[in-house]
Amino acid sequence: MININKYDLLKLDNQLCFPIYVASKEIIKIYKPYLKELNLTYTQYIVMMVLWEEDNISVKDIGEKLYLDSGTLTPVLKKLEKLNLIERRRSEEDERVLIISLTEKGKGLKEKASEIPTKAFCKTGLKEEDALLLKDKLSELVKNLINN
Amino acid sequence: MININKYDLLKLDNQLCFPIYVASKEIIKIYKPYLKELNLTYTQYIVMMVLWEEDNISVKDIGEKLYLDSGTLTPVLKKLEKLNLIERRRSEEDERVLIISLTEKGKGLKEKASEIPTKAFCKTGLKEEDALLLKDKLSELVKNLINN
DNA sequence: TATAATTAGATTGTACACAATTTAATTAAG
DNA sequence: CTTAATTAAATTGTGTACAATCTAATTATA
Repeated sequence: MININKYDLLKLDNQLCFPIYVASKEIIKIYKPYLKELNLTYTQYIVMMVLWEEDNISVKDIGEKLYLDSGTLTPVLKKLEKLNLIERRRSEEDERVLIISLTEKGKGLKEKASEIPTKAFCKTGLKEEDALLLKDKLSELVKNLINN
Repeated sequence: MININKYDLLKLDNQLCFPIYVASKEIIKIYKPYLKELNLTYTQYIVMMVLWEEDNISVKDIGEKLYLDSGTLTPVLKKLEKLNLIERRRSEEDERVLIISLTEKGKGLKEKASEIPTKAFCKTGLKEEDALLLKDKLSELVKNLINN
């Protein structure tokens, strides 16, 4: 495609970042009604997903998996603790490390949550192959973005 | 691919939403150093992009283009006003409507901003065709998500 | 034409997201 | 062994995002 003038690339329609940004916000909205049934926000949900996969994990490790820092995680984890879904205790080997573990209530929530991915995916209106393509391309993009 | 158990879909690696969410945050980080030179945040930048394409536009119209509501836009626009990049005045035909227009300073910023898209795109490490594919698939996804 | 309904923004409250700084604990180096 | 450097979380401050509500203006309707 030929570029008419130097300002064309500034148009919203020619951006890659903007549709990613919008898609992120709008797909998270799809989750909201389902997450509301679990009394979780999306951020709280992905923290719980990490813990359902690997319990007794440090804040640092959660942050590395979710690309979030302690400034975001600390209040989210305190909220989840208040909801009795997790417990926070210092590691005995290294007092700097905070270990997060699921309570029985937190473990129990996994059952109800297991229905969410399918329900949410249906709402996207995507064919499975398109979703896989998108997922792979975006994961590749993230990898590029992280390595600067 | 065969699904081993009902919890597999809950794994972070099997999500579509999560890589979109991460990609959104990480690609916006790519813009940060460039936007910092203009003293703009990403949200302020996309508002300016709208105005560079169409000046003298209402808050409602900006919101429809950016998928943002007044709760988000009002403080952003007040900030841009304080930076002397835009002016806010009520429409004379309809006092409910707030018309946003660029100041000379705001118009002038377009020149410097015009270099950002290319610089940012280089950082993604994507081939142009992959970027176009991603953009189209994501725009389609957004369309699906909006129509519920 | 008076009242109801709608509309555009503003406001309030909650929850991230992240840069920058701080604190406490641990490890490394001289 | 002592000091310096590093590390893990927490804290602080700024800036979104958005639901819910409010206010004022406009339009529709009985």
